Amino acid sequence: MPYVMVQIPKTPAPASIAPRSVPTSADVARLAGVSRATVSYVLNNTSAVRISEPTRRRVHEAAKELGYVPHAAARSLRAGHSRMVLMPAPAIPVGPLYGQFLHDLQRALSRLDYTVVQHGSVGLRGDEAARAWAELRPVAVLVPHSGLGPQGVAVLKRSGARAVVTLGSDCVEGAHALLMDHEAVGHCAGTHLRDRGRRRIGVVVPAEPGLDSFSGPRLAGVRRAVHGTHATVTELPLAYEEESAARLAVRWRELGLDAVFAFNDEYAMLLMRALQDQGVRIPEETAVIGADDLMLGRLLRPRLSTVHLELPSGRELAELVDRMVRDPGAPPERRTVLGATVVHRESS
Amino acid sequence: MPYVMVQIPKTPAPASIAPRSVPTSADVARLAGVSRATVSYVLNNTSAVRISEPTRRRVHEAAKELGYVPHAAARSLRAGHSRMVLMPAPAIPVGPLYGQFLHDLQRALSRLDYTVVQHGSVGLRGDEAARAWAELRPVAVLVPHSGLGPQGVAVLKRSGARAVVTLGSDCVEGAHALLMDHEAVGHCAGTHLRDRGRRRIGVVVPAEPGLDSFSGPRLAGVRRAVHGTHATVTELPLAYEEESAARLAVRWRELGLDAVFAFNDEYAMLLMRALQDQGVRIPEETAVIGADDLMLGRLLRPRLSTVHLELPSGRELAELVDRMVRDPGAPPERRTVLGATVVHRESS
DNA sequence: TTGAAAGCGCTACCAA
DNA sequence: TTGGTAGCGCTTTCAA
Repeated sequence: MPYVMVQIPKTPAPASIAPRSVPTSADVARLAGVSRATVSYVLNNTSAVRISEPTRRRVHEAAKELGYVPHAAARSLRAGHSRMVLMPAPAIPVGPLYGQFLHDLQRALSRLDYTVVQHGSVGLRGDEAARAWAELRPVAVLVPHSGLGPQGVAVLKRSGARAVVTLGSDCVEGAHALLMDHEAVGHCAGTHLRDRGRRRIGVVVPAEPGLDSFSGPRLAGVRRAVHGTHATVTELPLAYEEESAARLAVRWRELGLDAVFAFNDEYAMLLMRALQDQGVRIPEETAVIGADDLMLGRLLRPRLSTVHLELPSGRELAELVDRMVRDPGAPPERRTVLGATVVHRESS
Repeated sequence: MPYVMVQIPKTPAPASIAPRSVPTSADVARLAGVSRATVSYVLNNTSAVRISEPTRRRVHEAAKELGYVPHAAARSLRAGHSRMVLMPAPAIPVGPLYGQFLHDLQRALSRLDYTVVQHGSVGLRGDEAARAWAELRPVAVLVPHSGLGPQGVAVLKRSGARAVVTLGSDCVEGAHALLMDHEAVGHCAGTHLRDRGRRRIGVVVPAEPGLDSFSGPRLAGVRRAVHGTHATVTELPLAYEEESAARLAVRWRELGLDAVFAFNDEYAMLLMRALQDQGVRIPEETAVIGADDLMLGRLLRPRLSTVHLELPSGRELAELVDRMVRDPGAPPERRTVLGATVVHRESS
């Protein structure tokens, strides 16, 4: 008797009356006249089990007819792990360089059968964000320029993340680190200016928040480049607005600088325009160098010297992440992945 | 006897021996000396149930000590729905304008207690992508500039998405549509040039793939603006490279154009530079207008005229999505959400 | 105020 | 070759 009860479908109405419920593998099984297990075997091509060709076909047809899509949450709950690689969505609009990098990385991870997801964790700071990410039980987490403390790393690992990787200027306890060495970018620019005989070097520091983790190391790099010489380094706060640049340009001659590293090509263009409007001759009076090697710089007159950044290839990085996931016991790895080379054009 | 077996923990070793397993609510319950139900009540502040203060504290302490983080998949599996809003991650690097919009939208949705996720579905086209998204059972899906057919919409809806919204130039059967009317952008630019007496108008069409869904409508808009006048419209393919621009500039005079709508400010800068290098006087010989109203344009000489785009506020759009989720039965809504106004500067 | 237990959709083990 | 079924972690009803 109780046996009979088990056979009664839980929903009193069949599909024809309740048309809009999400089809499950049980529905597919029912329609194909097989068990849920068989459905699972067929749809996942389980190699350990042989299913006859007619049955396979019936299952596939039933799945198609119902528009069946497996439920990722149920699957990973059962499996005990997911193939999700999580990254926080960038908080600030991202340039073409980094955008391309992200795109390649996603593509490469997809090829390795990971699902890449950017989590829009705006407004959550530090370990709150880590908790929100951990709820999704990603198998790996990639975090650009820290904002993640050792606590956060611990939360993620304890919740099953097999690899936590920071992309940024500094390392975090317990996480792998792909060091984007922006100090080297500044050093590169500073060395270039120094070698070309410049002695009073300005360094633009963006006033916009969120850029600190880049601007700080870049400034430090310039400082290191001129260390032990007679050259000086002057910090130049600058907001990304015409007025801010104009204010700086007006008092340019009294600053007495003969060179400036403008943080990146965009700030360089902003400043260069303001200086030119003030009649400052570039590069004679003041040498200007940017960074990022954007198309933009080639279009300026004089053509903008810049620091070309070499990000790691997406494929390379994806394989690294994959290796870390496969061997979660390995000690945290630190690897420098940002190449910086000067592209000398006309402005320096 | 079988009763006793049920009580035996499935893992023979207690936490001290198996240190690295992910803590569950059962672990919290055990440590706090309460049932899993109580843990759930406490951690979710279930208002229908009163839990004594000492118990609450014990549960919170246990959760903290274990570093417990709830399992989103299990939760939404049980609940039968998630609060996930899914968007495909942009395939092409996204400009500051759209980037800011995305950011605001994410923030606003977060405030409404949705989890926003960008799915890195590169390399999947059309309905494959829709299937991949559907596996995550998002409650809503926002898809920029189509790439999603009626099939895809159906898949998503059948898998439980309560709102499917396209942001783009055209509508898709069954989905809500936020029409980014790029035709109006072109119309705006075309009208401006026409009103300023220009009669032979060029329109830059980027050679880069992925921009078609913008460039097509923009071109059409210019055509409509001059319809019924004696003005002509000439399509100008242009790749985002100096050489391509130079090639176009060399044969500029033989094209005999007196104005150009350059797709956006970046292509405008590229072309303007090439034209100036050829000695073409702007705006006397040729008027140039861009679009997007980037900072960039203000820095050019002559200052670049442009079409300023007004995207909907993130908050507004988030509330719209929320309303659609709450009332999934409502008929598909079509709404135009892109304001376009000319900013007249010096180049036109 | 708290606990026992069912069940969300899926996969994998074992039995038939 | 196929089916029955336990159980992943969680919430929620019903009982105590």
